[in-house]
Amino acid sequence: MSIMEARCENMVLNSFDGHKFPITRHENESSKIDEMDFFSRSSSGSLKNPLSIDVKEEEQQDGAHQELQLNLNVGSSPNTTNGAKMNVGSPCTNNQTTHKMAILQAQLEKMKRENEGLRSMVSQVKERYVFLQKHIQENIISHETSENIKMNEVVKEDTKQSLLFPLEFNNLNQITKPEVDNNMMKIDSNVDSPHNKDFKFNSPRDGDRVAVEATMRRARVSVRARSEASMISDGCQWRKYGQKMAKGNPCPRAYYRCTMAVGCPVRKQVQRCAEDRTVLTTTYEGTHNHPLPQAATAMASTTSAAASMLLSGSISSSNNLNHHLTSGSMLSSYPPNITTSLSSTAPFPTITLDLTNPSTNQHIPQPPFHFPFSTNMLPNINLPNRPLVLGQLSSQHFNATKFADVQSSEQELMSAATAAVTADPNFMAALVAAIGSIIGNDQRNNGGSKNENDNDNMRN
DNA sequence: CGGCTTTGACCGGCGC
DNA sequence: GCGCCGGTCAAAGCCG
Repeated sequence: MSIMEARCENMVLNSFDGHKFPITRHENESSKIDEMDFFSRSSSGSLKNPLSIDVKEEEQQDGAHQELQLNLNVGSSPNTTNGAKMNVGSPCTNNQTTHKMAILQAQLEKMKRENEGLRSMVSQVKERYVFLQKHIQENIISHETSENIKMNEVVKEDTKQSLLFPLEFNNLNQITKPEVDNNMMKIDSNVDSPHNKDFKFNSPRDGDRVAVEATMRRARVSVRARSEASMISDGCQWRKYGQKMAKGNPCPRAYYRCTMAVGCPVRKQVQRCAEDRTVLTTTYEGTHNHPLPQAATAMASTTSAAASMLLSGSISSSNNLNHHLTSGSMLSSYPPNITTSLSSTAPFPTITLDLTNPSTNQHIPQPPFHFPFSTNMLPNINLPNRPLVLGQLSSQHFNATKFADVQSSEQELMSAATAAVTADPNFMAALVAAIGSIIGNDQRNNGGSKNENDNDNMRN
């Protein structure tokens, strides 16, 4: 019987810096430690007792019952030997006790090292996350600038075709123009609303821009999916604010606005297809101004990316579009034959992602419709033994089939890492995006990618 | 009682 | 200028 098999119903490790690592095990599974909370901080962590272990061990040896009670209080008790206090039941010998102490200390050292490794891992991931976020923002700013330059040229050439890069799609979770709720709309003209078409920017330097944006058209992303439900579940919270009968379609069109945050500008229209009532067309407009739940990030990033590409002019063909959309979005978990189309007849630039393609139906969950990423995907991540850096992630770290082969200690680390990751929604969102990107790259690599350079750019 | 849905009215864009 | 149409508002009603 090893030390870890000792009876330790609720063992708690208190590290030197106040971390508290509760260790529990499931019933009928005495040889496993199932949960090790390496990341949660104990508010009641005492500096006087930075590390303590209470272990009771029952051992049957040569017919004699032995009970070992170890009360290890490192650096706290004057009765400690090498920082440990022991109450060992007779007839356990001193040699046996010393031996068990040594094993215990070795285990503690091992846990400490693993703890340090994990914390270093998390800190590196977070640093990388911040770096990537900054990098994305910089790219978006430069992208917008170049788009504005391009637009000025377009406006000079043909003032009638003034298509400006809409502010809504500049960045996911980024507010780029004043957002107000319905009540504020009445008193604030800085709103892009049909009733406030003459909205003004605070800076007088924006006068030219206002003139151009007066004719600005907003981009939309339309998603076609088969669903019996009245609305596909995309992870966001919506409130219906209107319903109209649209021309040429006997099915009414419903209007929803996002209610996850006050003043969120995102709206969507839901309408059944006239030709096929099982097809639900959901049209999204705008970008959320609030953190999204994990279930919503895939959809939001996809629609945002699609709209950005649509408006930036980086999409020159449907194939190119498909490639872009399957590179780093929710669609990356689908085969790359999802059909997309651009509409020039719609009142706004609209991109349609058609998930009803018969060849892809087998991959699309049947109603109620859900998008691919969910929390139960994360435990299948095989954490590497070395520090994790998002930019270095590859598919081998996420091979679910290899997961069954990992050792129990790795599973314990997995549980701890999962707990830490799921604790931070922003971190989770970034991780999900990264995983989506990786899976997409992996699928294309397996299926034969046409544009490796683009993939490299995405990774960079 | 607060939040949501329903639904008729209203507004602005656009084509004729 | 007029009518059509898409989109939104807001009062009323519903629901948990």
